Amino acid sequence: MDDTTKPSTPAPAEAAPARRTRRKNGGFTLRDVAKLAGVAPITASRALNTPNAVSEAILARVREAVERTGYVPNMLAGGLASRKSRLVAAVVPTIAGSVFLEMVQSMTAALAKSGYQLMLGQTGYTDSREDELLEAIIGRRPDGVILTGIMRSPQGRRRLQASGIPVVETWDLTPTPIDMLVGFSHEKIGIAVAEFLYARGRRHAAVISANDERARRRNKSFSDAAVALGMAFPGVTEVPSWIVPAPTSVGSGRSGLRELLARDPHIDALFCSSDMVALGVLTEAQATGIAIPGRLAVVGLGDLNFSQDLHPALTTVHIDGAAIGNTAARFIIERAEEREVGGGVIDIGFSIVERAST
Amino acid sequence: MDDTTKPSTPAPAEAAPARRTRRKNGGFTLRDVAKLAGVAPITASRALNTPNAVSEAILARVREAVERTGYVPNMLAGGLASRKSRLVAAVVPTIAGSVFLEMVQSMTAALAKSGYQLMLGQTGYTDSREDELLEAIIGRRPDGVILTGIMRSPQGRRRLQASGIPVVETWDLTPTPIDMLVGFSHEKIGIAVAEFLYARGRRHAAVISANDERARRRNKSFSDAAVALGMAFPGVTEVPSWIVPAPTSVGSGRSGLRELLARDPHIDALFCSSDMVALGVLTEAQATGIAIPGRLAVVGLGDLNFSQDLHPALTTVHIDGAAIGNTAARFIIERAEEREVGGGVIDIGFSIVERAST
DNA sequence: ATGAAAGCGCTAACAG
DNA sequence: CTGTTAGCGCTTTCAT
Repeated sequence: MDDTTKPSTPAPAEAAPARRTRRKNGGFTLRDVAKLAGVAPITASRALNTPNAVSEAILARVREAVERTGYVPNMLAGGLASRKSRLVAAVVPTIAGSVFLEMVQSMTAALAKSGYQLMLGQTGYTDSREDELLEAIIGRRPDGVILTGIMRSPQGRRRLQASGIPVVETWDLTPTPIDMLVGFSHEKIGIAVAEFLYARGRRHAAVISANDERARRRNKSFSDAAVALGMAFPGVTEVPSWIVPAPTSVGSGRSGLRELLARDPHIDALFCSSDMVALGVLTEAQATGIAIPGRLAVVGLGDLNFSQDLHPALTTVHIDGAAIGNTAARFIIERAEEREVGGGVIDIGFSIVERAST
Repeated sequence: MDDTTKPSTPAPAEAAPARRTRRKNGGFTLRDVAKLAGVAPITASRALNTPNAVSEAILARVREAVERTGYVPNMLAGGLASRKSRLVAAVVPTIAGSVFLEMVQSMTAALAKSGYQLMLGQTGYTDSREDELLEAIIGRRPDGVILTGIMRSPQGRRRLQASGIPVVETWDLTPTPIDMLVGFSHEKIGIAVAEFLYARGRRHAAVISANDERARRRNKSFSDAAVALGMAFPGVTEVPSWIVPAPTSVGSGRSGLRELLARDPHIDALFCSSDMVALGVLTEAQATGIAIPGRLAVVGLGDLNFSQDLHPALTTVHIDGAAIGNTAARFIIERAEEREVGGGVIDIGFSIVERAST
């Protein structure tokens, strides 16, 4: 093309050697903006990133140049140079189950507010995908990784630790977190629900639950506590349970209720591993004329949006997904801004919201 | 440590001048791997990206070096150099409503399978956030942007177009897409549902709906069709409607039913703008003894996971969110791999799934 | 099949 | 407050 359109670099004395050239993107770069504003690239960079470090006059000129060109900073380049990608990865088993929705939602929002973008990864409840996902994530050099649940695979733990990326594990507690942690005790939930039902006069507890690891621990402690309280037949060491594949569904709640009641008609209390399952139980009960809470008390988990509006309104274990998301996001951001290097292990707790279904 | 593990750069003859040094990340780079394998960095790069272009022997050595170092490629750097970030942005109003879940889920999965990562952005139904979100997204130089709905703001359209990033608009149709499109006609849905209800003998239709733009168009065509079919009182030009804020909820379905029935007890058919609302209607009906479908027919939208398992099972407009997600992902990937530059406008359609609620 | 050189677009470090 | 210089870690282009 012609060599006049684009002001060339300080004219070289010798004839320009046929230097290998690389096709440009076509888009404007910081250099273009700087040239337009009549400043050095770094000054334009400062005008955009640390406006206070730049004089009013220059600030205005740079801003105008940005306006006129429609320049959008290339954060890949910026991230490479500054080692801050402003990307945060979130790993969820799946978003289909609804339980993690609020967390993802609030995380996304909290991160966006501080200029971070969320990358979403799904493992699909099978740990096999977890490792390649981890590699894909680390390759993007995010400023933080937020895990749903704790990282069990030693390989995964090592990789994450070696990467030096701040990590927040969530939705569970462990004495040996990789790094930071925002969770709650599934064991305590099991016990609390058992005691809750016992206190309301229930004596034959059962469980419908997904088969993931956290649910198993919840069930175990629920069952143990229930048995200890005498909510099972003498000699029986375990409460009846119906295990369904994750993610849980309304359908599995319906079939679960049928199964359990067929197996043991005396059951008068049911702990469901999610509100979706509980909705299924409520539905099946209504369809088959089982009185709730009259004959059967139902407790869910998650306190999803709809739970308070069901009929009967669902008693459930409230987990503050939004708080988990916000806190995890805050932890990552604080690390990234180097305001705080400290720990960050929070038991966010839970509460049983008593409503009409018990 | 020992200084043999990390071969230093060819010992400079002169004493190293105190050159300004930039702290390194600490992690291994492709250079380290290449050095360990005894090849040039570009060869190591080829071994990892285009294994076929490299001899067996070298391939093995590079792989071993990767193994020993735990090297993870820096995709930010790679993206900067190659102009392929392998990042795809998805913009959703919110994931809380459940309606877009399946789409996001399948998108994430489809992208991951091809080595792409999803960045999630939420606008929150208020277009105000849309513009800054767009800037944040474009700044990351994604290989594609998937929009929920069509981009209405002319500013946004211009920005996207100027960026040159492949765009897929979804969940709607328009004669003037920015680029690619995977959607369906909301107008047709409205008409189809009206005719469906009419064919089943219903003569007094009403609507409970969110107030977003797509829902409004659906309602308009539903109402028009219903009026044309004589499903409204003579002289009335519009079917009764109850508008609730997005995202829709079970609670708003319950109150909506109460309101509408109080206003007009003759209503015998209800079109809900989401299955969540429909669940609310079913719940309220059950709580107050309104027979469904006896006295009232209910149609939802979305065919969420639970809809088939409700009691009565919910008749609803099935939207294949998974197909939308997969197709959109495929479109972007095809563009990125330069296999196809062609259009890509697909009407994915919808279907009414008849179940017990009508 | 392998390598050397030259950037991608930006910012950290060091001067003035 | 502004600029110069030297990379960040990778891949493109060109040469062998």
